[in-house]
Amino acid sequence: MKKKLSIVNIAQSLNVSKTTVSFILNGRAQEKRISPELVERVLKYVEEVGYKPNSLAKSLRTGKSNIIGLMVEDISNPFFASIARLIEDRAYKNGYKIIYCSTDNDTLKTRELISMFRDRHVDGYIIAPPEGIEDDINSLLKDGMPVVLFDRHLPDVSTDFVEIDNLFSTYNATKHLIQQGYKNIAFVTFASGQTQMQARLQGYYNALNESGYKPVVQEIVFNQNEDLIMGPLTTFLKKNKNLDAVFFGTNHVGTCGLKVINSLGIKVPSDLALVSFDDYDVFKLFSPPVTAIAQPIEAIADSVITVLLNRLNTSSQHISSQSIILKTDFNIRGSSKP
Amino acid sequence: MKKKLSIVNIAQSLNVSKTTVSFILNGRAQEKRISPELVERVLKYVEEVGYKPNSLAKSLRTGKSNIIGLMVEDISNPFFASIARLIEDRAYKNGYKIIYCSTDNDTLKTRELISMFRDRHVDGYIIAPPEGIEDDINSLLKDGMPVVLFDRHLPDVSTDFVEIDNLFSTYNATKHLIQQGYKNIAFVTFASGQTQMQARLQGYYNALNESGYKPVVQEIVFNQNEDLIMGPLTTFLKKNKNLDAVFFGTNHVGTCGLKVINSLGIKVPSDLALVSFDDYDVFKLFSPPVTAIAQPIEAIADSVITVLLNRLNTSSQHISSQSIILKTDFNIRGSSKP
DNA sequence: TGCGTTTGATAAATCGATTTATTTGTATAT
DNA sequence: ATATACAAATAAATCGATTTATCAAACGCA
Repeated sequence: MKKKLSIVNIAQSLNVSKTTVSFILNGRAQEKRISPELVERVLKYVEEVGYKPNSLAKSLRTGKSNIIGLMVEDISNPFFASIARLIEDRAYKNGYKIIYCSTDNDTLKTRELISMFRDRHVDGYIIAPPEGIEDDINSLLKDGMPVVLFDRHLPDVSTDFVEIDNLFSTYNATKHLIQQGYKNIAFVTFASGQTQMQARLQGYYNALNESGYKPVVQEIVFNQNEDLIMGPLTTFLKKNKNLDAVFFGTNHVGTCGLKVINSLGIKVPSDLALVSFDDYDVFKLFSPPVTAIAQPIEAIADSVITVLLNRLNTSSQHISSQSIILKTDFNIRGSSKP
Repeated sequence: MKKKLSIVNIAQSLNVSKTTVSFILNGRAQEKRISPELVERVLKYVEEVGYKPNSLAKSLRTGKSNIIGLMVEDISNPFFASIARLIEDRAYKNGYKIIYCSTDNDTLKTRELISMFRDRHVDGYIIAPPEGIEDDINSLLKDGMPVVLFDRHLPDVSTDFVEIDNLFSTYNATKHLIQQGYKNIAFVTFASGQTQMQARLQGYYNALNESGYKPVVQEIVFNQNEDLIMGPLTTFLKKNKNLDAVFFGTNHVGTCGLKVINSLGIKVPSDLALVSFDDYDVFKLFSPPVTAIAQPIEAIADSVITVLLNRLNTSSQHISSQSIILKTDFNIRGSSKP
């Protein structure tokens, strides 16, 4: 177990001071008027022995960690996993590492995680925030930390965020169902005050109101455990036999819904038409045909990391926060009027 | 932007030395014979002002970071995402954070990432290793770093690993197809020398050899880009019209395969029976019925983190490396003999 | 009384870098 | 000839903790 070499070792081997070595390695040789020959000599030796500065010591001194904290709802959810993956790539390319974690939409857990990240001196935060976390995030902002929210935002927090046009997406999709002739359209969603869920619900309401149909909304309590989602869903579908279409508000509800529908032997779309938020790969291919609203995953990830890197690189404390709203795609499948 | 308070501030406020504070906070008060009253006073104040030690400084001094580096093949692959999620939970519960990244099975990228992790002074490594990374991992081990491999192992690296019984799994599944009366069974896999892929292939060969049928193997070059997988697959299926069953060696190949089969209008299982490694949620529910080998995700994650935590907590340098081999489940669906 | 031992706490060294302040020698200007 | 500026490099301070070595007071015992 060889001991790693430090800047002192390098300095001694070359008979120069560590200050000089540090300046050279940080590209401040010009500015500090260090002779080109010495620069050459130091760089050559460093390369030769493969010396790498201890980043902990560096971070301790400079206060920067080159780490971005990424908090998603659940990393095993394909939507968040894909976004995390894309963000990861871009971050690495820009010299940043990612520490990630899943919040489970749990305020307390999220609070602990934020404190953990803070403790770890991450340089910036990317968060899909649960409700109730406003104060913690505002406190981050007050301390000058860059924070970018995505998937949803917090009305009481003034910082950058990236979202999709939720209201229009569901409005548009519901409108489409109505045009197809469906009349009893239910909306199944998580019971949540999160902005994106509220907007989706509102879009559905708006569309139904315009046509005078009666809205039927079923709210499910968010839970990782799928059984606790499928139970209420089964009850709901059994009770409301008159439905001819169901709109699932999130991919998690959507997949659980599909399972329930399958187990109840309901035929899609002849018995019931389906629309789901988020497009799964498999939706594209197999029966039952699920019409889906596809989020522009690459664009979301790209916007998020771009905004954050911007904040990190320029000391743009003064720039007011920006909101980015992206468009979704509407993928229609199995559209046979009942 | 208030400045965080340090141990010096605490010490000054209380009129004691920072040494004392440090000892108390690290639970060495007894050992260092610090009076209970003082311990009480310090702890109370620390709690009151919410002081938290700077973990960077701590790491710099102690050499431990309480971070585990997790390297999967691709975090957006549901199999790896789920495992990462479970490992994350267990790690957090034990006071460890996770830094993760995707290797893409790319040796060079992995090498860079390992060096990045090392640079970051992670305490332990969990890796689904690509081929060609043996030297780098051996170098880690030589430096006394705990490394746990999973999903596959490296024959030339002597360290802990967690795997499933790949050979038996494919042998068993192939055997099942044969018993169902299928005779022309193809095996589609990634071109890879990785242990798990070789074992899966071998299991298939063994089963076919026993029954005297001719093996048909199609190797695809690993790639993130699905089009580059679907292309060759399409060609393959078009050429081999006589097949009555196809065995997909990984979930990635499996989902791509399903797409191809769908686009070619092949009926499952009447035209072609399918078996895939890894069980997707959706497989359980919808046509076409895909028989699948389900990996015990929880058990894998649990074993991995348990083994690693063990190494981290006990200075068990002397304990020889252990190999954990887990069983899979075989989920049969749509089994109608042709 | 005087010497060794235990108690309870602290001063100083250390981890490995960055950054600020200082030094030394040389060239230019007055 | 002396002050001034500049070039080139370095010594020392710093980041915030842990750990080692040290110290002062009290205690025990001959």
